[in-house]
This record gives sequence, C-alpha cells and structure tokens, in this order.
Amino acid sequence: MADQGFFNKVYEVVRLIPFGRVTTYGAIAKYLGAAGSARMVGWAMNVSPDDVPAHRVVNRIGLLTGKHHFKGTNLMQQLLENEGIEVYDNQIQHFEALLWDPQKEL
DNA sequence: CTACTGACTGAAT
DNA sequence: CATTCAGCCAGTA
Repeated sequence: MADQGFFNKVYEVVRLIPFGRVTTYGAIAKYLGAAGSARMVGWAMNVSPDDVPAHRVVNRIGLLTGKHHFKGTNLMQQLLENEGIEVYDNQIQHFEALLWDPQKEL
C-alpha cells in the first residue's frame, strides 16, 4: 500500500488502539506532527476503511461527536460499551482513565 | 481557480 | 464559567 502519509498513519494509529481504550483526534494529530490539524483526523475517519475502529476515536472531552456519521445512531456507543467502556448520552465515562495517548503510551 | 464545509482544538472575550 | 473566533488541510461544488 502506498504511504499516503497523513491518512495512512491515522489508520495505523487507530488500529493500534488497545481493546477497551479510546483516543482523541488531537492526540493522533499531535502524534503525527500535525497538531492543530485535528479536523484532518476526523476527515480521515470519514474516508477510513472498515477495519479502522473509528468508534474508539472521540473528541478531547470524550464526546462521541462522530457517532452521527455511523450507520446506526447508537452503533458507535454500542461498540464502545461492548468493549467495557461506559458511555452515557454520547459521553464516555472515566474518559481520562480510558484515554490512550499514542505519543505517551508509545 | 475561489469558496465553503467538516468526526477538532485552544485561546480570547 | 459559557460562548465566540480563528487556524488547520483536504475534498467537493
């Protein structure tokens, strides 16, 4: 696969997110050296393949901003709860504890 | 080619 | 403390 650069790395990092963990657009962007381009991470998710667990990627406050883009209205939340993550009203509970920062963890 | 939008974020008001 | 503004890059009209 040709290295698309930004997008490819976003997919790579998102796939590396451990089970039951989540990360933020800003954390990924910063890890890629594109801090401030958090929107591009979200855009990358929009065109991301199905093997990318985009449901593990949320905004900085643990709010499921992208759930509206999923097939089902509550699919994203269901996937997170399926991993043991507590989600209430599109808001991830214990977000700080579940946050997985690639720049920090790696 | 220019303009607008978008799964965001941080700083300013 | 809540709301608003500007910046980021890529894709579509």
